[in-house]
Amino acid sequence: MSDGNPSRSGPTIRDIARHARVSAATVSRVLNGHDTVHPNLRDQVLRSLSALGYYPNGVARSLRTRQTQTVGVIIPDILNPHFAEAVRAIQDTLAVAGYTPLLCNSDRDRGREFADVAALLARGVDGLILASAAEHASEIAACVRGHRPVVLMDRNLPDSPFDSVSVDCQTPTRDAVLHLVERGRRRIAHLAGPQETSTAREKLAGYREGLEQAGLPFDPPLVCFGDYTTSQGEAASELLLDRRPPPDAVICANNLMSQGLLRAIARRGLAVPTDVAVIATDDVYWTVLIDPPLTVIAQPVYELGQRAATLLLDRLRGESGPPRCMRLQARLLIREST
Amino acid sequence: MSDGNPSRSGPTIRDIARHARVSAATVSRVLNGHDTVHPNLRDQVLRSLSALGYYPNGVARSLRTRQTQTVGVIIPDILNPHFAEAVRAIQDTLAVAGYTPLLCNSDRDRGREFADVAALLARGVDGLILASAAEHASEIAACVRGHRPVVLMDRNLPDSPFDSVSVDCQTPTRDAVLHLVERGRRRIAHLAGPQETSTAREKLAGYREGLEQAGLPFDPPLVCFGDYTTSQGEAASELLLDRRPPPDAVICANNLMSQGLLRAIARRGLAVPTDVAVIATDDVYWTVLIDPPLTVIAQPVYELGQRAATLLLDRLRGESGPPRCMRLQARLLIREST
DNA sequence: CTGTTAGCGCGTTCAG
DNA sequence: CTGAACGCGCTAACAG
Repeated sequence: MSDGNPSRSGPTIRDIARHARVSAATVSRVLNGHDTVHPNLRDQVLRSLSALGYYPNGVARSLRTRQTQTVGVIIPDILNPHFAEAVRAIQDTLAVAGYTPLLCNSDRDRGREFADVAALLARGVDGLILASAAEHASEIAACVRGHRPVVLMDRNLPDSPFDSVSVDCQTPTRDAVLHLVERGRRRIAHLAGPQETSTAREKLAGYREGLEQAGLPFDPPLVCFGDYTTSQGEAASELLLDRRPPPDAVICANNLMSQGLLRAIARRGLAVPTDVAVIATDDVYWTVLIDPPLTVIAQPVYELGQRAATLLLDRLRGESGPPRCMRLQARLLIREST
Repeated sequence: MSDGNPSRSGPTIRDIARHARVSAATVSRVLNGHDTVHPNLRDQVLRSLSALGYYPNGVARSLRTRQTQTVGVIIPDILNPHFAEAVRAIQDTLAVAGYTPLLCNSDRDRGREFADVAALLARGVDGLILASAAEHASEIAACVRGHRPVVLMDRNLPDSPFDSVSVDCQTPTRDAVLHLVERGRRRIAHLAGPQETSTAREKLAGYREGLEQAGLPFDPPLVCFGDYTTSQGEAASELLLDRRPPPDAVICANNLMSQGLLRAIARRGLAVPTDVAVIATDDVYWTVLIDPPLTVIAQPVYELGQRAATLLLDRLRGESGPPRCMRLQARLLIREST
């Protein structure tokens, strides 16, 4: 075996050089649009290039230039349409600059995330976009070697040395409570997310803020926590609906858990909004297929990914300066479930 | 600028060698668990490794070994939950073998797909998994240089020199027609997919097969084509529902178009299944949140991705032999929309 | 404007 | 069992 030839990669730059009777350096120059190569030679090289069907070896180039034109992206789960859309935005945005993402799912496991960061760095990614499971920026800083730029996406961590872009859901969640109160609801429940995540904390804060502004008491049993999955969302919903007296409205912290909530409601034969009003999160298409169409907290998810990618590209272009913390605005979209 | 130092990458293998007073070759050997290095030296090296916080440079290693431990994956669109799930399966399966996918969206554009294949190959991917937009395997063969193994996913191309895994939807689509007929439907429509895609062709074939077996005529106006997107699915559905007399059932070729279909039905105030029965494709969670829950053609999508990855890993492990063509089975899941 | 030289960091011969 | 030397393919110095 030994050096085997796991697929002979086609002609190298030296083959072209020989064929065109020039030096490898000259070929490299025309390849990179460098300097001003004599038109005659340039044409000759170009001809040899297509004659031999050359295409560059990105790995060798990366070793030399110390950049791979790849970006590590870690999200909890691509199956969550929220992240699927953000990822699509990242891909679209990076692509125009010639970068490609390397995608990892952490399933909200810090250990896996840090292991993935290490693996990504070893693969030589030029930067990182993280929808991190970490609670503190310091945990991330600790495992990012080599001064690679990092952008936090969909997370808002205090004292972070990294650029970040996140969505303000606190305000619309507060508005959601106020809206519900206006509709005559008094026992408003919150199907909350995992509190290690900043987005989940902000929604809970918005919920409490709304109650306070409405002069309603904060009733702990009316808050149940899920881990942002459908199944746990359903389980937590059961708990909520078991309260006596039962809630007359539920505000849900993410789109997967909304699915579980609706399932639990349907199983009990409860009517929306008559028995219980529902406010979901993320303006996913199916929320409008449901009867009644769901009132939702709509987040600009595509823009979230787009901004994250842009922030990172700026750093990759060498931009320096203090970390930038960008906030996008979610808004309450009132439909018929309230 | 020039050679700048886009992040000094930390210690190299030679730094470790110096620190441990051995040669780089020896360090390389312990790193790769090679041969039998003298225990004393080995320990010494190990100590230096952690003392200096060494981690290997994957790019350099790749240049040397000619493998990057990456796999190119091209799908139409990650926003389609069908592909999101397949991708998740691919990631999970590749990860245990130390491979990472490089993901591209083609949006069903052959030109983009082929450009992406070239870019992926230039980046040195060890293999490719394609949910290709190509109609013939030869188009793909033409743009895959360097004998890299390719697996076709969710596509069934005749005379293909590549391994492939796809789902038989023809049988369950035929069954769907039969089921509908049994329920008393006679004007059964098909919201079909783009016929350049094998999956769409198979579903149409199943539809016609069912009609034939039921002794029903094939009525061309009862077939409308969409491009697998929600919006075109809605537009094509409008056409279908405008037929006179109108269809009393619709079989839809993918999950995104199902969304459009339901939207069109709702807009006209039609009742499901009373006015029109509906059979969707893919057992996505929301199909069960709808009232009534949707009868669907359920595909083993996770397994689809898993098999594709496994097929590729086998080739990467050096397995030779003729192309393997694997078929998975979809099944009709009868719920209440029929 | 062009060719020569010298590595990037690593794995693997080949001597010893 | 170990070290010296070489080269993967490419780019960037430096001369000419």
